[in-house]
Amino acid sequence: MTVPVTALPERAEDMICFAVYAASHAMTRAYQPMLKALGLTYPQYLVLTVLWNEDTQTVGALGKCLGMESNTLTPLLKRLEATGHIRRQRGKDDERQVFVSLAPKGDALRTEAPDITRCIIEGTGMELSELERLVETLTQLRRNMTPKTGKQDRKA
Amino acid sequence: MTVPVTALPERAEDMICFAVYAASHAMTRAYQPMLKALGLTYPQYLVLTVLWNEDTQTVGALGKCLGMESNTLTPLLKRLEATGHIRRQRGKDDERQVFVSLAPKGDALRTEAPDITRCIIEGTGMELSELERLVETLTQLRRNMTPKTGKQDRKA
DNA sequence: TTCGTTTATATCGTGCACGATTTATTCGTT
DNA sequence: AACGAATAAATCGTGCACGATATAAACGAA
Repeated sequence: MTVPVTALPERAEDMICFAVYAASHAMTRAYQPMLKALGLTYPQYLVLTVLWNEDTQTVGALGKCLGMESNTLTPLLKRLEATGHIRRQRGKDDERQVFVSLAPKGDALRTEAPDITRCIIEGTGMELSELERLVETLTQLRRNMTPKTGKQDRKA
Repeated sequence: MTVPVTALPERAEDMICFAVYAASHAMTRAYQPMLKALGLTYPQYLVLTVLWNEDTQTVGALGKCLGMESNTLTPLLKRLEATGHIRRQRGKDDERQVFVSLAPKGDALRTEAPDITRCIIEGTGMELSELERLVETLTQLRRNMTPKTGKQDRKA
């Protein structure tokens, strides 16, 4: 009984999926009120966050960073473009790629980020050190669970 | 530089949202191949997991456990009913509630769970003790971030 | 009883996720 | 130059999430 939660499967091993799933949604919900005031969804905010860190990236690079693919990103980015937060333009060098960069409106929101972040940190009710540890563990988890696809998948 | 990840915001505090979000999706993807073989989606599997632990619950009870509401659960449960995994029936005592219970087909899948779980545990590449710690931290996180809504929200 | 309020699901519209496929461009050989 | 393979986005269909609203049953007082 190391994990006393209301009505979940008895075995702790069964619950890692639960725990991550529920925590993720709780997180999203916590962000929502603040993001709504900015006219952003949570995934849209994540995209902007990446761009604030490094502007002008291809759709593919964004996707790798966020763990999304073009089928998710393309419509999302079109909405962000429609609301004037970002710009999208085909590469001149390579016409296949599309470069995403911050429009003034998207760049301006950068100043809101610290407040939002602070608010979330407070909401977690946890020590910074514990949060850092959590982030590290989750990052490791993600890395381990991501198939890599590095060389040849398996197709022989 | 406590958290050396590819191209994410520099400050660790900015990344808790990222980490949870990405880990959650990585988790879902890890489950997918196995669940697909059973003809289930990840949220559907979660619902069954809850029912395996305690059969015959109302939609509301399921929702509280999973952090979902009827607008998400109702269609999902209808699909699970259509595929013969569960049964739904209005309460006789209180006609407003709907009781969800395992149909034979849904109950039978119970035997698959341990293998799936084991597979996921292995996929995490982490020690059981570390996983347990992670689950505890995430559960606490979820609890802290969930508004409670216990008594009077705040309405004047 | 009757009516207003609360409660339990259900419905609707929008926006992610994601597998599968498509389109268009680039690259590698010949 | 010509063509098949590889690559980058985009498109399509299905299934979650979730705010807002609707429907209907149960409850409580007058």
